Amino acid sequence: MGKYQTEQKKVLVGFMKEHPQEQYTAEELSALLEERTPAGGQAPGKSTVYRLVSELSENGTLRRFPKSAGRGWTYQYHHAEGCSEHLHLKCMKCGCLLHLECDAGKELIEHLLNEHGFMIDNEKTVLYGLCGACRRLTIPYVKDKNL
Amino acid sequence: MGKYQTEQKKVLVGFMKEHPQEQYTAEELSALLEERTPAGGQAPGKSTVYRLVSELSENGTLRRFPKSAGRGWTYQYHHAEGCSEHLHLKCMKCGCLLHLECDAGKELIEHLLNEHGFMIDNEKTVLYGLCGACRRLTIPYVKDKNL
DNA sequence: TTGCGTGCAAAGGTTTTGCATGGCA
DNA sequence: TGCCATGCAAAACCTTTGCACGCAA
Repeated sequence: MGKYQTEQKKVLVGFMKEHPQEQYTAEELSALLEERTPAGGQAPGKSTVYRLVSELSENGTLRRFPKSAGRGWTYQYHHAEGCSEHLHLKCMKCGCLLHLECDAGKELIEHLLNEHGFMIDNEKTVLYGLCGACRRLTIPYVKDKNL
Repeated sequence: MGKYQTEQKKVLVGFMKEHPQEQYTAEELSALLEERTPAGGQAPGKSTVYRLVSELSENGTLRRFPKSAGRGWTYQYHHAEGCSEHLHLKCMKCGCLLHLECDAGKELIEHLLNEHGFMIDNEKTVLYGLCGACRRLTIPYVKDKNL
């Protein structure tokens, strides 16, 4: 698996690379590729999409997240380097993925290791919450409640 | 849902409470309750297990985690209080759940909010990695490789 | 007594798999 | 040319749902 560079794989990876902020389920991805691939292009079939997202998640091209509600997973293009060195923040509202490359993040990682003996896996760990932009949208409600 | 205190619910919650460090899928839980409930006890059927873990995860009695490999979810008893105030660490090997109630955790939470505008959701977030005990087991291998 | 919770079995949705064909190197 | 990847359809898998009955309050 993964030895050949097929047209279907190029189409899928190309699409994901063009939408690095978006996350899709295998099902959505299959449908999108089907409808968006220009005539003559070779959109992968559904089972191939499943096989590809699985392969690409393992080799690091994509990243897999549990769906915030319900069951299943979403996939997102994984473009950054050095991602095993820092923590990641994912907004539950807009889905954006932030790389926490500041000292505070590094300090926590070291603190966990030195003081708690816990070695964090940055590839697997995601901090969920609300990003600044999405949080601002909710502030009016908060204000009304005198909070 | 949740108005009556049925025998089946008591059995399920009782079992989970007795195994606060363990995590089970709905399927596993159903099988375990089936075989472990003493004769005369009322083990819930499979569909009831699904309904119960869903209800109990929503009201906070249980906590739901994405399975580390493959699809699906695992459930674990959620015994602590004030869990929305601190981060949690989960060992990917033994499955233990640690509550990070120290200052370093609090500082990161505040840092994220003040410097990055990101409001973390501590109920949803879990930091994955290896706990001290499990890490020690792997150290011999690390040493052999001169790391 | 009331109506919620349960169990069974069937339905539903998603993901995987077997096998023949087609394509990449 | 040889082997890998794909596509289709069927199978497998997991979870939810409909309905009639039993039990908690």
